Amino acid sequence: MVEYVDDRKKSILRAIIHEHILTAEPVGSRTLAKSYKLGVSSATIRNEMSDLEELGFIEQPYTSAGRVPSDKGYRFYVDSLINEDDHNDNSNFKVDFKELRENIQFKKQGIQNIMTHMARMLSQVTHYTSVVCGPQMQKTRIKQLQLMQIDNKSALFILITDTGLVHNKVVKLKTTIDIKQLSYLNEFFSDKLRDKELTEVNAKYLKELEKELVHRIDISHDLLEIIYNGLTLVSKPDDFKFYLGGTSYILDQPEFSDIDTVKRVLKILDHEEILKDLFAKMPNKELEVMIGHENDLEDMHKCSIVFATYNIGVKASGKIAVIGPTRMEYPRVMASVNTMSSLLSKIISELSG
Amino acid sequence: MVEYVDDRKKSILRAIIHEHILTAEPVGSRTLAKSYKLGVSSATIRNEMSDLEELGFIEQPYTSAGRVPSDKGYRFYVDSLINEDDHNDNSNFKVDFKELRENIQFKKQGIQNIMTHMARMLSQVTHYTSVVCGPQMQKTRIKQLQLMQIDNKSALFILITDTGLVHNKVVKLKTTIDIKQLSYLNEFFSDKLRDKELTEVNAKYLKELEKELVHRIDISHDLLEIIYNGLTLVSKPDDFKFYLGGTSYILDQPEFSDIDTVKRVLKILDHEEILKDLFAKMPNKELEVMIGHENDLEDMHKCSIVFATYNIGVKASGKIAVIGPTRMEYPRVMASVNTMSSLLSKIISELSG
DNA sequence: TATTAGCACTCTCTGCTAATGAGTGCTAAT
DNA sequence: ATTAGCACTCATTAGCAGAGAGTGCTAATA
Repeated sequence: MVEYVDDRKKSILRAIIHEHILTAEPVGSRTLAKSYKLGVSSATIRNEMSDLEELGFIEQPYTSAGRVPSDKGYRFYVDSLINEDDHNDNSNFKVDFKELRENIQFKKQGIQNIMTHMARMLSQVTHYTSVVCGPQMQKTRIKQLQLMQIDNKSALFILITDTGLVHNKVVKLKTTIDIKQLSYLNEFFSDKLRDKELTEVNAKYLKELEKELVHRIDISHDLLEIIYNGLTLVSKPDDFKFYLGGTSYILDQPEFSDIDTVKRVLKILDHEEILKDLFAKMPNKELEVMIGHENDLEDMHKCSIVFATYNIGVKASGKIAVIGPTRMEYPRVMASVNTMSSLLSKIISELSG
Repeated sequence: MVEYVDDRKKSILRAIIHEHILTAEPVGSRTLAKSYKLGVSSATIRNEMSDLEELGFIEQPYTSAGRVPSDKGYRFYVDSLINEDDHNDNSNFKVDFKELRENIQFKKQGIQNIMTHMARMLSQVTHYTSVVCGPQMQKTRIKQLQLMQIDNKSALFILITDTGLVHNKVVKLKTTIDIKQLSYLNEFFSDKLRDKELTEVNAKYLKELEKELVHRIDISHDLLEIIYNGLTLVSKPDDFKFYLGGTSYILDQPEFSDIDTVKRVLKILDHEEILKDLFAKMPNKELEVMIGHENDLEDMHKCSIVFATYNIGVKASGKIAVIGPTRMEYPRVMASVNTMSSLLSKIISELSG
């Protein structure tokens, strides 16, 4: 029984993985002996490979084929074999990095546009499909809240949170409203709601406000409902939007040359509910990799997901992810995702002031 | 030389198309004779098919295979053979129609969310990939324009157009600003810009405004730039956003079982620039079909596009489209696209008041 | 004792051939 | 004008042989 993974085994495993990432084919002992400077013969490699198979790091698609890294093998690679080697791969993408930054910051406005753009860039850089997940508010406070008159039966409801994000909604009122009423309401709400946490402003609290208002002004119920809806819309914990990029990159991967496998993955990307589940289960770590079977979705067992959490201060956070085959260029992708995530953090934070 | 398409030829062509839509296979004379009540033998059908081929309505993939409708055949079908038969197919989708409407109107806010939802519904209803294209402003006027203070170095710039759409952007100022200045500016801009067409407010006009302002207040240049950016962002004629739905539906189509064909189409959907070109070339008709080679994109020659134009009053318009194989269920899809487009018109118009 | 060369064995993949069958076009009969 | 019958075409499929890549085992070697 083999237990300890010595340096030679590590080198061989690393070589197998690199070769497999390159070719997408099972890799044999002869190829390794020829292409990698391992200093031993193919026979020795064969023996080592046999051990690595016993350890569960590699497997044979069928008797007497080459070996393919298993999920466990990739896991070991990501955890223990990466740091030592290439971190230099991301040099080539730092080039358009500055441009990207300017691009996003100046041309685009609004969080949706930034997210869309981000997803596109991430997939362009990694050549894999990417998913960017809109920020999820926690402990966000109301910074400002205002009603602005549009005409005498409608107003614009504006909500600014302390993360700097702005939400607005046009409000149709059943009764007419004049400027005096409006400015009264504005003062009233500003006074009552400013600096409150979004979650504090629940139905119950608004009921109370309504009681206070009801003798003074008659359109209160209408309005309070709007405000309530606005608030829940912003703070809803499980309501985040997804922005996809480079969906078609999956099709470039030879392991997804089977139309049915691709279909299953794309169906998942088409369904936000499923993505939501998937993202909900991810830990809030800065950078993390889910390899093959480590995610719960049957249809994604041939995929790995590299994801990172971005933050807007401590108030809100979201995730960005890259989805590719388990045979993924982990070092490069991890570097990219990491960089992009902190870039996104910065951009949004700056946007929020 | 055959020239006139008599009723029997029409019936046979229709039968061929229906059968082919059903099976995705070349259809032979025997099948037609058996499954459709044409009242003639397979030999006769063979002769007629020979004529239809000569007319260019159907073609043989190879000698002595069944016939497949050509683009020209589908075109003839869509133009002349549809009205007569099934318009009843859309009965099954009127069910979730009401629900859909409520869904969109009440739960969702903001034009982006409506569009996203719309695309999803459209693909769900048709079982094809759908593209919804954000509204494009024409002759839109400024209804209201306001700066709202956030803190002493930033303000929220709000622009409401007469289509009722609201745009906002957080503005960072280099110098501090107080309430007096702000309200002065608000009045100034409201006065100058209200009811102007977006396109009127160009760089030149703003230069003039700047001159007027410059003796009175010192932050003018900063602000004017912001305003200018905000305006161009809204009015830019070729800047519309796309919302995709049901991307994976393409993979359900047997003619896209070849991974390479699919890849080409998905690549197009991944690239907004290309979609933009495609949509720009569509006529502004209420409902229109582009069959196979009728679109300019080489890689989409196996696809048909059913699209409709929705309107927000006369001020703005946009398009929604369904993309599927040329072997598409035209009657059903056309009905769906049509309905959805007018629904969208209504929803947005109501939203705009 | 660890490594290596050599060899038999396994299993996929490729290319070939023959058989199958759906569908046509033509001809002759109705 | 329509139809039955028949010969012909051509994609598709199954079956089979040979090649090639890779392994595991054994015996020789340092």
